[in-house]
Amino acid sequence: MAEINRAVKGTNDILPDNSHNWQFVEGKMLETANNYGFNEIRVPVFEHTEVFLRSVGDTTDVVQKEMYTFDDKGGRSITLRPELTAGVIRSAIEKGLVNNALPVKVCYIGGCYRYEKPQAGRLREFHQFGVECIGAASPNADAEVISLARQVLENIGIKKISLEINSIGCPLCRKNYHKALKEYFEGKKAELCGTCLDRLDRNPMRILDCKSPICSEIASKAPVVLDYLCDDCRDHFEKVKKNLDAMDIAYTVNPHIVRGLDYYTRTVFEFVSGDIGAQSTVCGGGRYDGLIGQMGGPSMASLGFAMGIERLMMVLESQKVELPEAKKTELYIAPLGDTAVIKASALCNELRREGYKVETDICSRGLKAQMKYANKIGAKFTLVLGDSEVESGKAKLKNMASGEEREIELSELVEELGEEIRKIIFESIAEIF
RNA sequence: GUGGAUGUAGCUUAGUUGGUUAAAGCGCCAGUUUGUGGCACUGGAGACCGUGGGUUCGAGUCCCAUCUUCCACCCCA
Repeated sequence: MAEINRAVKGTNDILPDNSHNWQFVEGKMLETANNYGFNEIRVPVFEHTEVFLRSVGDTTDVVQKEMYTFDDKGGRSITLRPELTAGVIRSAIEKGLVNNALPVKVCYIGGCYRYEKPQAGRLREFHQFGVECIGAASPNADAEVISLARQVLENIGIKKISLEINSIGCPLCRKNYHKALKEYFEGKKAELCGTCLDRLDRNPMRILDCKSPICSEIASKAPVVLDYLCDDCRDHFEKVKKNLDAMDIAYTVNPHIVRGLDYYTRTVFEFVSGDIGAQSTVCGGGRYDGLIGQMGGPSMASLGFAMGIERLMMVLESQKVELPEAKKTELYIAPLGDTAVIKASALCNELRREGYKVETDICSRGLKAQMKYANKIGAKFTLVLGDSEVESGKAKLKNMASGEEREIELSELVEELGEEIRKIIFESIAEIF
């Protein structure tokens, strides 16, 4: 197919028959976050490249090989955001949010861009919902953020998902741990796989989640981060767990969780699903106490998480979660003849102003074709409007589900329609109780 | 970036050892019912067989390259 008719590799269109699902999910996300006091922030899709170098970390894979970076016409190096935390923090510092009452609690939804090879649950353009909680150092903040993430997942209808948490400590305890880890793996060098040998230099913690059986066997006996935490970090982690217990949030401590972005400290967590293939992390987050300072803001603790919306959609689908249906057309007006067409437009307009979802023919089709169309779009009622109806001011209102027809005064259509619809609503309520 | 699989109408597919105008179902449009949908029947539109080379008298079928999609690695949401 010609390029002009082809979406860019790794991108997806959200089609009209699916967009209501996205609206539902995004709506639940914002609503839930709002209940926790997190208000939406909207930041640009692109930033100065430096923003990501500083925050995400210039040794990470994301920065080194996955960013869409280009020079704009003014010679600035610009990058399409690979994630949203960096831009949100930049905004919070630049716009002075961090000088307001703390904590600053914000949430976001938006597209992210990473030049990766697509596979299940991984796209070049994907969407994230996430939150940032800036200026909250207490372990209660960790628990609140985790509980928000869980609540979002629950509210959109996910039935089964597991939470794994870990603490990777502060830079101080991590230094000791890295040393211990390196010593351990140096001794097993001969048995490690190629990529792990590589990781031994770059980031020894990554060896812990290698999938090769030999490496994971070796890793299972490796020193555990939690044993190397300093007193403060250990205490913090204990309190987080205690708080989660009190909220009845189930979790497993997985000392092998390692987040790939440089800014993480202390608490890290993931919500993982076994239903969507290899890219099983649906939500990832944690604490990044050094980030605000690193980015030129005041030194203050903060934390957050991000969820991959496409991955969530995959979980919803594989768990067969029933999402609300899209709103159907309440009335289809089928005009016949020139006068009726004009009348139909006017009537449509009036009803739409009243807030009804109303459609009429804009393809100049015959009655039969119009009825077919009304049926296809799932219209609840159809009104046939020919010249005689226009003249008499009376027309037949047809209930499409039952096939029942009833003659009504056109001038009373709004009332009739209202009554019919109210009847349906009452009936469904009666069914529920 | 590495590896494996895939690619024929909008969708799902058939296409026999390479041999004339590439087939079906669903969907779409129209008719059977000159003003009434769902069912049925009839007809129609719609495919440079992913793209570019090559082999051959002849390629949707064979070869090479390239791209897409899918899956895994790496990495991440």
